[in-house]
Amino acid sequence: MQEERRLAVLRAIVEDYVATHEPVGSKALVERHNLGVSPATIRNDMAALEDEGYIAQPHTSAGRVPTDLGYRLFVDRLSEVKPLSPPERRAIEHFLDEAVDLDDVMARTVRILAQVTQQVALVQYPSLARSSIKHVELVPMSSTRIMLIVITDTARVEQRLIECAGPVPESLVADLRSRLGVALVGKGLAEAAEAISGLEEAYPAEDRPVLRAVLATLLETLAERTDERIVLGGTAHLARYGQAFPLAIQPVLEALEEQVVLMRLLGEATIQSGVTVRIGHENPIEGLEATSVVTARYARGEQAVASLGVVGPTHMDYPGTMAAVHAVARYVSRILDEQ
Amino acid sequence: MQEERRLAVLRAIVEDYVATHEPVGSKALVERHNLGVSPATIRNDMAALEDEGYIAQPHTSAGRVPTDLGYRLFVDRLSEVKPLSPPERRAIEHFLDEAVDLDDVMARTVRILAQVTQQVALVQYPSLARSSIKHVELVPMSSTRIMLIVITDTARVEQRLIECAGPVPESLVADLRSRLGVALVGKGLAEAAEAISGLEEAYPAEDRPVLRAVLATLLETLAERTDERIVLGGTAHLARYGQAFPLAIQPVLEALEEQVVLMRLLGEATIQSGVTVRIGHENPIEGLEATSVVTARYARGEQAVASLGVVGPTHMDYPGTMAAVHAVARYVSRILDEQ
DNA sequence: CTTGGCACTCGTCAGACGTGAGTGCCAAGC
DNA sequence: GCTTGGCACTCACGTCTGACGAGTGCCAAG
Repeated sequence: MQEERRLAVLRAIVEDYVATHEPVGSKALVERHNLGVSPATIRNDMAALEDEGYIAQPHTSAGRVPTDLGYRLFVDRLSEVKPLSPPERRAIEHFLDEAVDLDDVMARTVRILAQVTQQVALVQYPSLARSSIKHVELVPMSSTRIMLIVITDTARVEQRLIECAGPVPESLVADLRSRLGVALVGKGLAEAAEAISGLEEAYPAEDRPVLRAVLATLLETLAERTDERIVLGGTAHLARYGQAFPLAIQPVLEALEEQVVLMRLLGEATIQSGVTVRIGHENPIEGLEATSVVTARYARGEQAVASLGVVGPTHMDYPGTMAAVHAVARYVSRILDEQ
Repeated sequence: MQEERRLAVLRAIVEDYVATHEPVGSKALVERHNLGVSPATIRNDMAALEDEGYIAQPHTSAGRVPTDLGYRLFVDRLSEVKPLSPPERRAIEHFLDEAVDLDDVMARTVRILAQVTQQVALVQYPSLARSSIKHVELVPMSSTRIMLIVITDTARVEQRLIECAGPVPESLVADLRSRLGVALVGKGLAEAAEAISGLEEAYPAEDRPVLRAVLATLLETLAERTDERIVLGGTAHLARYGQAFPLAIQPVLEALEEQVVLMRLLGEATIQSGVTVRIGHENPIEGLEATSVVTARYARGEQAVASLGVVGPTHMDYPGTMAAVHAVARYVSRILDEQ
C-alpha cells in the first residue's frame, strides 16, 4: 500500500523532472498530481526513496532528482508504453518510403529519428555477417591496380582497391572474376572463406602473388570491416540543453566521433531483442556517463541485421523515445524487406 | 609612416586577441610588442582604426576586438605564411599514406585536418564531373530489381537500385551491361549523356520500359548526385570555446548537418585556386555568421577535383589554419595521384 | 500511518560598493 | 605635426550583504 504510493511518487518525480529539468519538491508534487495525501507524507516517502538510492538532492533544501537507479526502476516497472501519434507514424513511414537506395535509407533514418526524438541518432549499416553475396566484380584501374567490389543481398556495396606488385594482365583479371563469381555468388559471408580456399591451386605460380593479394583483400573486406559503418545525426540537439546542464557536451561529441565507441554502443544492443535502454553510468563508455542510450535491432525478414538508436541526457522522455526508436526500427525493417 | 604603424597595431591586436580571446587594450599592446611608442599614441591609432571599421569595442572602457573587416585586412595584407612544423608535416603524410581505399583516404583526411587545426573539418569526395567512367555494372538483385554500379577513374563507386515494373530476363541485363560498357567506358561524365542517347533504338519495344528506367537512373547518378558526399569531423572542437563565446554552437551544428550548406561552403572554393578564406558575415549562410571558413581545392593530376577545409570561430589562427589546409590539400592530391 | 506545525538550511536574487582596466581629450614637448 | 604624459570619466566585474523563499526533517497529535 505505502509501497505502491512510493512508486507512484517516484514516477511523478521522474515525469516532473523530465518535463521541467528542475529538482522537484514535495509541495509541487501534490499540486501537480492528485496523490490524495499531504506534502508531509510525500516527504516521508521521499526520504525512504532517497535511502533506497532512487532519488537524490543536489543540495540540502532543494527538491529531489532521480538517480540513474531511479530512472532504471522507472523504465523497468513504472513507465507505460506511449504510442507515437498517428501523424508521427505517418511522417516516419512517408519519409522512409521515398528513399532511393540503401545509403538514402540510412541517411533518412538518421534524420527522421533525430527529428522525432529531438536527440542524437545513430544508425548502423546492415551487417554483412548474415547476408549473402550477390555479385563479385574485379575492375582493372591501371596496370597494377585492381578494384574489388562485393555486392550483398542487403543491397550493400563494398569496394576495395588492390595494389599489386607488378602489372596484371587483363586475361588474368577476367579469369579470376569468373571463377570468383562461380565460387562465391549465393554463399553466405561466413562460407566465403572456405569457398575460395582451394582457388589458389588452379593458377600457375607466377600468378600467385596477384591471387594472394586479391584473396587477402577479399577476406579482409568480408571479415574485418563487417559492420563498421555507422551514420550519426542530430548532434545539434546536444547544444539545446542550455549550457552546463549535468551534460557537458564536449566529451559527448568527442566520444561520438570514435567509430569504436559507436560500435560498442550499438553492438551490444544487437544481441537482445526489443528496445534496449542503458542509463547513465550503466554505460561503460568514457564521456557518456551522463547520457542514456536507447537502441533497438532492425531486421530483414527473420534475421537480425543491425541496430539503431539515440543518445540523450539521462533526463529524457523514456517512453516517448523508446516508442520512437521501436517504430523507426520496425519501419526500416519493412523497407529492407520490400527491397 | 603612421599608416605603417597603424597596420602594425592592427596586426598586434589580431594576434593578441586570437591568443587570449580577450579584448586588448593599449597598455597591454605596448608591453607585449615592442612598438616603440607610448600607449597614448596607440590609443590615437586605435581610434583611427575604429573609425575605419577594422576594430570595435564590445563596450565603452573595454579593449578593442577586431571586426570581420579587420580580420580580412589581416589575412590579405598582414599575415605571414606560417609553415607547418616538420613533425606536423610528417604526421599528416604518414597518416594519409596508410589509407587503404578512397573511403579511408577521406576519413583520414577529415581526422587529421580536424586534429591539426583543432577545428571542424570538411572534406568533399572527389567530383565525378571531370572524371571518366572506368566500369559499368548491372547486377540483378531479384526478378524486378537491378543494381547499377558506376566506377570512375577517381576510384569512386556509385551505386543505385533500379525498380522495374515487371520481371527482367537475365539475358536482357547481360546484353545491356555489355552495350553500356562499350558505350561508356573511357568517356567523361559529361559525354556520357550523348553516348547513351542512341541506345534505346537497338532494343525491341517490349524492353523499352526497363531500358528507360536504367538509363534514367544512370543519368541521374551521373548528373545530380555528382559531388554530394561530404564528410565532416571534429565537431567536438566547437564545444571547446567555453560557452556562449561570440560563438553559439547550436546554430553552427545545425547548419553543418545540412548537406546543402556544406556543398555551398565547399563548392565556391572549388572555383578559385589557392586557399580561400571567408570571414564571418562574408559567409552567406545562416548560422555561420560568427564563423570563418578556410578552404582549398585538391586535385588529381592537372584537374581540380574537389575541396576541403575547416570551419572555426572568426578569431582563429588564420596563418596556421591556412597552412594546415593548404598542406593537407597537397598531400591528398598526391595520394590520389599515386593511385 | 498520516498530518499540521515549526525550526532550520541554503541557494538565489538584487542591490551596494570598490576596483581596475581602458578610454578620450587636452595641453605641453620634441 | 606627431608624440606624450596627465587626468577625469566610464563601466564591467567581483565581492559582499541581507532578504526571500523553497524545501527539508522532525515531532507530537490525530
